[in-house]
Amino acid sequence: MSKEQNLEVEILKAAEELFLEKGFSGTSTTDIAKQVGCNQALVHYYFRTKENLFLRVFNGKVETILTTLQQPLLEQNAEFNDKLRSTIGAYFDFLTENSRLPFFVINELLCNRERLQSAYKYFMQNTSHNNVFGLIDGVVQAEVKKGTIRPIETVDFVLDIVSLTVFNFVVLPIYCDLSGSTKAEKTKFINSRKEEIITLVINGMRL
Amino acid sequence: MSKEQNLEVEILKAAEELFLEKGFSGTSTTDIAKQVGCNQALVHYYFRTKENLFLRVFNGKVETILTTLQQPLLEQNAEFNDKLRSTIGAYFDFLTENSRLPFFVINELLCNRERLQSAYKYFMQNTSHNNVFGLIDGVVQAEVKKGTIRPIETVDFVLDIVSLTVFNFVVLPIYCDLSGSTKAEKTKFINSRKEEIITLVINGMRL
DNA sequence: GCAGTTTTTAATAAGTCTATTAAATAACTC
DNA sequence: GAGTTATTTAATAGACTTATTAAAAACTGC
Repeated sequence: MSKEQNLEVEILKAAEELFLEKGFSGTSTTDIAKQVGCNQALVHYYFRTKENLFLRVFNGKVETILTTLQQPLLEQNAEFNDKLRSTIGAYFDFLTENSRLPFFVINELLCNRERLQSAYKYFMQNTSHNNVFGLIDGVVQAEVKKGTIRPIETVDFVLDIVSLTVFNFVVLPIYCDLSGSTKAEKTKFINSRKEEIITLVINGMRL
Repeated sequence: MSKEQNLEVEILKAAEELFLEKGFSGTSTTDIAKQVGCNQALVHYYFRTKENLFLRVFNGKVETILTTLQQPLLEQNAEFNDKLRSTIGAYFDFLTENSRLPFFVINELLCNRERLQSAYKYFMQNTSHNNVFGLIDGVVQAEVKKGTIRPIETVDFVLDIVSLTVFNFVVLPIYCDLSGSTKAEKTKFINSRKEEIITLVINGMRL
């Protein structure tokens, strides 16, 4: 055991790291124990099943995503274009710190339909996320009515931005591994993509 | 054995289907044999290892993607906006038929770094794809020079379009499973996304 | 029909995986 | 310090994995 912290927390963190990297079926409880430096049985002692442990990680991550999605668009009352600019900036910052996250979540949802259903139920019960979409919808349609941006469905608006931001971080590790980019080059690439996306979206939303 | 075709081909097809659905580590040679309705040893008889079989599927799929990527943008000499429109349309058509494909490829590249390297080497040797990017670059920068579109790096141009198109199909199965959409609603959603993306890109490329 | 080849089968080795067990150790409680 | 509880360990059951084997079955051309 590396640090004399709570072992349960250490296992959870190791699981988080490995699940994000290799996915559910690519990670074994033995791997997790090895990463922590403890006996494999302890993983089951604390979480009973691999599935339990996974769901703890998974649900937490979905929660993080949903929270991050709505926050920046709602928290300010600047001009819409500036709001847009800082929203995309915030998504980029979040994804820079959590680049594997969206891919991980989508992957596990796609590979396991029961998981998809159970995750859905879990979040329908959790009232705090019921209105994520409703809130964003209010902000966007207000702008449409004002004539600041062209008429657009809120679903499209969200999907456009999420597509453009998320996809970079999916491709990034592949691109970097192949080109052998330094961390500086990586940052440069991300920043240049951020500027491009802001331009594209602001331009593309004009009447 | 379902059909009296070549069993080798049947195994390859079953493998393709299962690998695309469940990924490499989520699919066993037993699963593949069960799908075909043959003995598990036959999978190894024809392909020796699971990895061999996987690479056959995988490399074929990457090849398909690269070919599809360049084709529509090069094949016509219409006005650029129309070219763009039909390029995005072609990507949508391809993805409608192969919705799991990009996700599958990215997933396997991310989960297995050696695979990433070997796939790269494989395509550097295959000269027919060396110039995919160069060709697109020619077309796009010619338009920039003509002043038809705003100045933009070709990488950004490609990434913008690929992000916007691919991401829909990643989200689509999740969205449909949850909302219980009919096939008609699915098609409607896809078509509406196509129109939105065309609008966004054409708008967003203006000077 | 028979020798030779290819295809298919069942059996199995050797390994991994999850999960449980009972025993050992450590940590608290009084 | 004895008793109780919590944590950690090694051992292992049982199921599944990939891959190989030797034998059986199905095709060859003659």
